[in-house]
Amino acid sequence: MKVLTKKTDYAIRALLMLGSKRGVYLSAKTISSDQDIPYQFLRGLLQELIRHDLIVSKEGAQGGFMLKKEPDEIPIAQLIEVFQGKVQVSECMFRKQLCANRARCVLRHEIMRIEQVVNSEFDKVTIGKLIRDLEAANSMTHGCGETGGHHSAG
Amino acid sequence: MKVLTKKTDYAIRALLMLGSKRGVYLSAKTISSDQDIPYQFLRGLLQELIRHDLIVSKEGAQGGFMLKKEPDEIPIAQLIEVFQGKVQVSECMFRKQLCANRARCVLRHEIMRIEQVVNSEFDKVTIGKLIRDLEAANSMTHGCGETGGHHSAG
DNA sequence: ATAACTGATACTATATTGATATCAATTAAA
DNA sequence: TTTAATTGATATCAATATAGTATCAGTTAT
Repeated sequence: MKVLTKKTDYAIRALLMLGSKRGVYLSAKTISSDQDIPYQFLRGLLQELIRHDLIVSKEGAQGGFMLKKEPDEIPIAQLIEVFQGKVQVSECMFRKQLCANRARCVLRHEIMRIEQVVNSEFDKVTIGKLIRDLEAANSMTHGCGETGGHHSAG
Repeated sequence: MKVLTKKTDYAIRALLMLGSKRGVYLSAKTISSDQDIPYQFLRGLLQELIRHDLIVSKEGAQGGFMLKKEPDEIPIAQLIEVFQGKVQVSECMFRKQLCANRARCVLRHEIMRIEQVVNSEFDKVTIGKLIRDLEAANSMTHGCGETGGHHSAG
């Protein structure tokens, strides 16, 4: 079960970059090469972010994209919602034919509780928070990979 | 974002039924009609449950399926793992090229934390727990739908 | 013998995901 | 004013996942 699709993941990384360079337009090309995101794929997803009022763009040479909202006002939950739809149980099946089946009902109850837990967790993590984490990690010599298991580049 | 696929959902309901009728074999036909699950689809998924040691079967007339494990030893998390794969972030991308990109790294950290939260929640909910919830709901006159918003059979 | 079953597998349709390609319009700068 | 760098908007594509159907062989209670 994949929590984040490539699209959501790419979007987060693009927003992280835009959030780190406020006040200037970053081009899709720059973001693409810096973050290793397929160029046209990135462009499509940036358009979606514009439509959802998260970023703005400037056309023409020296154009690009800029955050429209404060990084702290962009929770991961919202990005998941934009690119993968709201977190929900099983395609509304529990919402549709509710009491038809009692088993479906108790399951629904439990799952909706979990749904809330998940959503609240994803709400807590904003682009702003990630940027601060990022800065904290960068100010350390070995800020990466010390979270559980060790690994050696491969 | 769909948390449970049809397959997982059907599996849970089938196991709920098997867990409520211990010691007897229930046929795929019975489960299918009772739970309104497409017959052949159900049969396929029951085979998967056998392969994962959750149920046993008996062939021939009066044959069918029976739980192999205690209902309390079957958490929803396991069923999600069987039918949808382990809950994970973004197809191992954070695990693969770990330190290549610092942004990927902090994101990974946050997401793995959420991953754990989600998994622990799904671990808490077992078939056994659902069956008890089910019985509690059945002993009430209006055991369903009182969880947040009201609805009237639509 | 037969009907009610499971085991195993092949197949189909549709949706989703991940990605590429193309062309028009806009803009900064040579 | 031309040109290169850029976004806007689509169209298309391949791979994979999801959901479901069909078939045939083997097993067993009656």
